[in-house]
Amino acid sequence: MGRAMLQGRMHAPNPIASDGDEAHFCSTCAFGSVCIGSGVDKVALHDLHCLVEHVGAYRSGDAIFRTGDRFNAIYAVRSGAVKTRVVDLEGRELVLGFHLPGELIGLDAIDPESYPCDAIALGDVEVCRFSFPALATLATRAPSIQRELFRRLSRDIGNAALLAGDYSADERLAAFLIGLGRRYADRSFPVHTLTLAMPRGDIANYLRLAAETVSRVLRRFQDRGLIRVDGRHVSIAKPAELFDLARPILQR
Amino acid sequence: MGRAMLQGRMHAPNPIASDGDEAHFCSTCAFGSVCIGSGVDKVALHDLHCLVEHVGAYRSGDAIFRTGDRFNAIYAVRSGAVKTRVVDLEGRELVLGFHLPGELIGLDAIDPESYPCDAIALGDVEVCRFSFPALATLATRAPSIQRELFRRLSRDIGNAALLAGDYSADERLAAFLIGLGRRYADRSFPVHTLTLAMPRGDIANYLRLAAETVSRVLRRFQDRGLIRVDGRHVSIAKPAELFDLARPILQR
DNA sequence: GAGCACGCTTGACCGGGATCAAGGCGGCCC
DNA sequence: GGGCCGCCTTGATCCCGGTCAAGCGTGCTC
Repeated sequence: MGRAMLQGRMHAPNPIASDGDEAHFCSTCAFGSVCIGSGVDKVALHDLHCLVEHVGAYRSGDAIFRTGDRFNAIYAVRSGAVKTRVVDLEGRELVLGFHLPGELIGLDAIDPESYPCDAIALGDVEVCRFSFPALATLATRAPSIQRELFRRLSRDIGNAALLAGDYSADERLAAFLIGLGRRYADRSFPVHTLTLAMPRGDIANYLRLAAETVSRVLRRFQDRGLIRVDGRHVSIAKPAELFDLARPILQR
Repeated sequence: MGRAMLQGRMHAPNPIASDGDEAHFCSTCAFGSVCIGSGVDKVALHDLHCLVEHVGAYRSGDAIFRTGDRFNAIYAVRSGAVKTRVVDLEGRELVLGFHLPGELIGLDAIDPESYPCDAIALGDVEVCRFSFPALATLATRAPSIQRELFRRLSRDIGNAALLAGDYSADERLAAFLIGLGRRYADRSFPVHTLTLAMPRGDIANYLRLAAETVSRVLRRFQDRGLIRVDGRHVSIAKPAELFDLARPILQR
C-alpha cells in the first residue's frame, strides 16, 4: 500500500513559484496572503520586502534556532513544516507546536530576548528571516505592520491555551486533525488526504499522549469510519462527526 | 483558627495610595513599575496617563468583560485579583489564569477582535482601562510603549504553554505555589504567608485537577513539612524542596 | 542480500487521578 | 438562634491512558 514513500516530507504542491526576484517574493509567494495577512498595504509590503532574508534549505532534523540562542529575528515558514520543542533537564522532549508555510515562529522569544525553544525542520524547509529590531522600527512607521504583529502575537496566546484543558485522547486527536485540515485548506493544500509531516511520536508528544495511544485512537476512528489512515496519509471521511468530537476543544 | 475570615478577598496591603490626581496615578500607583515596566520613558508615561481610565470597583463575581464582547480595550488589574475563564457549551468552566495587580488582561482579544473569555473579579477589584486603538496609535509614536506591549504579548505566549505539559498533580501544585510566591514578591505582597484570592475549585480547574486532588496534595505537602496550610493562607516552609518538585515545569 | 534501526501497531497490565459519596465547618439570612 | 448553603476535606471505587513488551514492515547500510 506504499504507505511510507513520503516519510518525513511535506508533499504539498511546491509553494514557491519561480522566484527570481527576491525583492518581491512575498507577492509571488503562494503564502503571501496567509503569511503577511491581507491587512498590510502596498507601501508597507514594499518595506517588508527590503528587510526580509530568504534562508534555507534546511534538512530534516536541522535547527532553525535553538533554545538559548540570542533573539534577533522572527521567522516565517516558507516551505515544509517546522516543529518547536523544548528538551527538559532529563532529556525528555516536549513538542510545543507544528508550523506550516506562512506561519511565524520565534514570537515567544521577544520577551526573554532569547529563544525559549528549538525550531526543528520536519523534512526539507525554507524560511523567511525578519530582523526583529528592523521589523519593530518598521512597525512604528507602518501601523498596518504593527497591527498584524499584534494580531499574530495575540492569536498565539489563544492557540497555546487550546490544548491546555483536560481533554480526552479522542477529543485531542479529533481537534488536531480538524485544525490541521483547516490550516491545510487555508494554504490550498490538498485536504481530501492530509499528508502528515511528522511522525506519530511527535503528534503524541504534542498532544500529551503516548505514541501507542495515538495509534489506538486513530485505529478506533478508522473502525468507526470517521477517517481513513494510511501511514502518514489521513483522509477525513466524516468531518461533521469528527468535529463533534473536537467540539469541546475547538468551540468553547 | 479563624481560617475563613478573609474569604474571597485579596488582603494585600492596599496598593493604592491617596489617588487624587488621576492624570498621574501610574506614578503614584504601587504597581506602576510592574505594570508599565521600567523601560517606558517619561514622555511616553505622560501620554499613557492621558488615555487611561480608572474603572471599578467590581465586586466578587462581577465581569470586567465577557466572552464575545467586542474588543476595544485592554485592562491592567489595579487592585484585587481577576480570573479569566471560558464556559463551554455544556456549562463547564475552564479557568485560564489568575491576574494580580499590574498584570494585563484582554491581550488575547486583539486578534479575534472580541474577548475570547470572561474576566471575573475575585473579591473587590479595580482596573485601569486602555482603549486599544488609542494605545496602538500611541505605540507607533512611542517605541518604548510598543516594545513593552510586544514583550507582554510574548510573555503570555510562554506562560500559556507552561501548564500544557503532562505533569503530575504534585508538580502542578508546587509550580503554582512557587509562581504565585514570585508574583507576590514582585508586588511586595507579604510572601511568608500567601493569601489565596481564589477558592480551591478555581485552583483545581486552572491546574486541570479535581478539587479533591488539590485538597489531598496540599495535605500531603503539609504532612511532609513543605508548606503550612490554613484555609486560604499558605506559607511555604521549605521553598527549595518545593521548587525541586516544580522544577520540571518551571525550569525546562 | 543480510542485518539493523526505526516507526508503527497491538496486547497485557498497572497506577494516578477522577468520580461518587458523606461529613464538617463557617457565614449569612430569615 | 436555627437552618441553609458554599467551601473544604476525607474515604472508597473506578477508569483512562501510560508503561512494558513483543512483533511487523520498510528502508538504509555494509
